[in-house]
Amino acid sequence: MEVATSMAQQKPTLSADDWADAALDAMVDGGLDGVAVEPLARKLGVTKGSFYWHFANRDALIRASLERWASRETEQIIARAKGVKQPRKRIQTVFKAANGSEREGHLYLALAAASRDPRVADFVHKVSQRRLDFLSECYRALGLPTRDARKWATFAYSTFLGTLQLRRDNPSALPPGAMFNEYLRLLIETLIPRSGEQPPAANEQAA
Amino acid sequence: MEVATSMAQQKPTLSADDWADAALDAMVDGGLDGVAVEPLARKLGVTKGSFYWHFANRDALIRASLERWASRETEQIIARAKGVKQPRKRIQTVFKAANGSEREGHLYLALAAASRDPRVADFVHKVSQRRLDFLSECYRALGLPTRDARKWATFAYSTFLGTLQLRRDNPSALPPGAMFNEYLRLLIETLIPRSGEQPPAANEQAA
DNA sequence: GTTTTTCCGTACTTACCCGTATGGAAGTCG
DNA sequence: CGACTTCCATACGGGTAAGTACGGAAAAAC
Repeated sequence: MEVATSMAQQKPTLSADDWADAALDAMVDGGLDGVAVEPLARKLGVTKGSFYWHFANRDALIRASLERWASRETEQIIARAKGVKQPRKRIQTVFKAANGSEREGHLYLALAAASRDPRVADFVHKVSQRRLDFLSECYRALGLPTRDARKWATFAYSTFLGTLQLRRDNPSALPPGAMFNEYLRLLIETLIPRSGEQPPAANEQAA
Repeated sequence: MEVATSMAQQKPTLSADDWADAALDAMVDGGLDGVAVEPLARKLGVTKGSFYWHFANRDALIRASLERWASRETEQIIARAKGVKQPRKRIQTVFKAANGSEREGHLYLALAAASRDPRVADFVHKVSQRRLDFLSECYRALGLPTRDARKWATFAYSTFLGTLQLRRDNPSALPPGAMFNEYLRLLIETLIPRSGEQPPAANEQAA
């Protein structure tokens, strides 16, 4: 049934994935160092004995968690890509969706912060590369030459990352409530260049 | 004379500031958890005995380091502000300078990642707020109304933060070598709106 | 029903770090 | 020269987490 997640959910037995998810939760507000076997066991309502049956050691848990994270993160992008045909709308969708999931954002930032660890670095690099490639493709579909598409994608992605960070470290700096959407519109308007149209309020895309 | 920094610099005696600087170094590639008394002592070529003479405990060291960091970081902005009169040039200067100091950027990211700690949170918030205020002022000097100036400042600062992160986590994604300046120009052109001129290749906005 | 297999608890060892206690060397001042 | 301050080393106790060894209960397999 997979009732799933967080509190002592009195499951009959735990699976390796349960441990991996718990580890990812721990990363959100403890970074990589936050992933400790004994505290996780306490949070799951068991002891270390359970853990060392599912995993060889802490390193294996970390790798499994990262694997799980990376695959989930890439699937998400593909899922969104299929939805929207218009490249302009597609970019907008990505942006708004990216600003929606609070937890995923925090998790990404936590992992990125642990990038000094070579294990983490590989996965973070892979995910961010995947996202950038996807964005580049969107911009290319918009009619930009490959070179420019890459630049705009990098630009947009950087802004996205920065907004994420500001949201975490200084939420009061972002426009509150309803004004945030207005702010988002400014970002979108600015980050999606027009090839040579009229900028009244509508949008169209070149082939 | 302050020959200073890094390796076992055979100084006659250590000062509290030496410990604070070492702590900041440790934060760059270990986060807040990287600040441990005994490892720091080893790196400085002494023992804990030294540390606990200069500081009451680890917490005092962390606070002192953060204090040192925050003051240095705000001074930097003020120093740059005085240099350039033209608001447009001023923003450009800030951007280029901000992309110059590798270590400071990594340090900021490391501290921001530790923002869950209330001690760190206060300082990070203060520094980022200070920067945003400064940027807002620049945009206001550019002729934008306060409200729009804040939005653009937030936008620009987000992009800056994101670029910083990309630089750390996925350097290959950023345009290499000479092309990076070209990329920076795109950022600057886009992030500094023109009140009513002819944009060379892009966009305009309503008041 | 008994034997595995699954899953977890308990106990122990090792290792690292914080904090304290205490003493000692080198300079300073009378 | 002797007392006193400055700065650091050494030694110890306490805490927490990584692994390991082993044992046990409960379900699954036979």
